[in-house]
Amino acid sequence: MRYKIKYMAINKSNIFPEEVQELAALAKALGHPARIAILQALAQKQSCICGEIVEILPLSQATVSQHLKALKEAGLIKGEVEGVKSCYCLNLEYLEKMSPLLNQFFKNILTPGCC
Amino acid sequence: MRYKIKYMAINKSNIFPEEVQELAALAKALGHPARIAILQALAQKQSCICGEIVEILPLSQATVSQHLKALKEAGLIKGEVEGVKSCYCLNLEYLEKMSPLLNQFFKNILTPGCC
DNA sequence: ATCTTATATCGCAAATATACGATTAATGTT
DNA sequence: AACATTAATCGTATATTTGCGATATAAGAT
Repeated sequence: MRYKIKYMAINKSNIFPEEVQELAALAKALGHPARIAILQALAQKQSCICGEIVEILPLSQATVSQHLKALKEAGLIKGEVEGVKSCYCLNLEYLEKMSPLLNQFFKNILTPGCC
Repeated sequence: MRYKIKYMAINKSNIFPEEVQELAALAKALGHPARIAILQALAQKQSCICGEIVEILPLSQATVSQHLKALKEAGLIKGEVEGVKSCYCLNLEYLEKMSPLLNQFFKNILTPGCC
């Protein structure tokens, strides 16, 4: 009978370069159809809609709320309470900062030379 | 004593529009620093490197292999065996197709009008 | 004050992702 | 044939994500 030393599933994300982490975090937030759809919905409506999103998406209120939270925590959207309702809108500052960075990432990657 | 009917965590991703799913799938693949770093490494080296990636990344061989598999299955990279070694490179077709789509997504979202 | 409405959060189940050691498979080398 | 090297895969532990019902909270309406 012998012991097995057990490794643990430590999160190693934070040992990558800051800029790499930033891109990955953005991508992660975009990495679910519901969240893409939420961003599109927020952009389409002129005003910042709230629970209307729940009606648009084929998901429960609880689940939509969760996705909104994820988007908010990642910085893609902002949210504020307006009476009973809760009003979300795109975080333009963040998105306008990150969009070119992501684009630059692809540009850098797609320079001829590879393969 | 009464039963609780238990809902199951069905994956609802596939009921979103095709184009939304496509973007989300791309983003999901990019949603980890290791995978961003792998793509950058593949782009930097002229030739398609293989196990060199393992040396660059602060992760075990098994883990890197797993990330490579994820990138391959998502279509971002291609891989082929070359003797003992295994050689990966960017899937330029896919990336050159998706980069503008992602860019367009941001453009659509960032049209003035919201909030 | 009670009732309704809107949304966040809790608690749970299930699925997926992350990480690695150990092993396997397949090729190259001696 | 035996050994070394490379990389995929298996098995496992743990963490995170996805999803929803139920509940809590807080504001508005009656």
